Amino acid sequence: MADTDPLAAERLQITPPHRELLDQVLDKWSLEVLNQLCERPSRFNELRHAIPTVSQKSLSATLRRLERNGIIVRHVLSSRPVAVEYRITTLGKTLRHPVDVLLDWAGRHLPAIEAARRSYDEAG
Amino acid sequence: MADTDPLAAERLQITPPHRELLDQVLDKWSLEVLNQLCERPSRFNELRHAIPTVSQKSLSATLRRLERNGIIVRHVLSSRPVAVEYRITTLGKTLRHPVDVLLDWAGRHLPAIEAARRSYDEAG
DNA sequence: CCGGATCCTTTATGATACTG
DNA sequence: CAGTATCATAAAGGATCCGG
Repeated sequence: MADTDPLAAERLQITPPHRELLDQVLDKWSLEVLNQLCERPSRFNELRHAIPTVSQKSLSATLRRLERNGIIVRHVLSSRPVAVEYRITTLGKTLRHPVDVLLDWAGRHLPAIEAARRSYDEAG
Repeated sequence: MADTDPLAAERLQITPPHRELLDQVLDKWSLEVLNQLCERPSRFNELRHAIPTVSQKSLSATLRRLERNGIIVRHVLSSRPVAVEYRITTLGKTLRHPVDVLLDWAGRHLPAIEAARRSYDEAG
C-alpha cells in the first residue's frame, strides 16, 4: 500500500500554481530552448540560430522566464565584447524526463491522431 | 543497443506537427476536461460545473478540438430534451500517463521553483 | 439542455529601431 | 554581441444574446 508510490492511480490535481508552472515551462519556445541547452550551453545568438523561427523578443522573454524559474542560468563572460552564455541547471535537467515522455507519446500517437482529424474533417 | 528502446537518450525532436499536437492537447482547459472525463463521462453543463472558471465558449471550443483529435467522443443521447455526453477514448486514455508524469514533476519541484522565483525577484 | 454567433477586451507576437 | 523599447497587429478569451 505504499502511499509513497510515485504516480499512484489517484486523480490528477491541477492547482493554479501547477498550471502556471506548466505554462511557464512548456510553451513552444521554452521546449526549444531546453532542447538546445540540454545539448550544450549556448549564447544568445547561437540560440537564435538554432531556433530560426523565434523572434529576438520572444527569445529574450523566454530566457528571462526560464531563468526566473531556476530552469536555466545566465552566465556573463567578462570577455570583450560581452558574451553571455545560458546553461541548463540541475533543476532544469529534471524537466527532461517529463518532456521526453510527452514527446514519446506524441511521436507514438501522432499517426492515429492525424487519422482521427481526417475522419472528423471528412464527416463534416 | 536496443534501437527499440523507449526514450533512448537521443536528443528530443520537436517537429511542427508534434508541437501543434501538444498545443491542442495540453492547454489549460484540455487538461481540466481530461481530468474530469478520466473519472467519468460527463455532460456539457456537468463539465462547466466541474470547471467553474471556464466560459462556455472556451469549453465548447476545447471539446470540439479534443473530439477532432480523437481524444474524446461526443455521444448524443436521444432523450428528451437532448442530452450530450462526452467520454474519453482509448486514445485519450494514453494521454494520462504523460500528463501524470508532468504533474508529478510539477508537484515535486514547485517548491524549489517558487524559491528560485523569490530569489530572482529579490535580486532585481 | 446544448451550444453557435457576435461583440468587445485583453494578451501574445512580430517587425523595427536603438543602446551599453 | 546581447539585448530593451516602441509600435502595430493578430489571436485568445469572456460576456451576452439567441436558436435547435
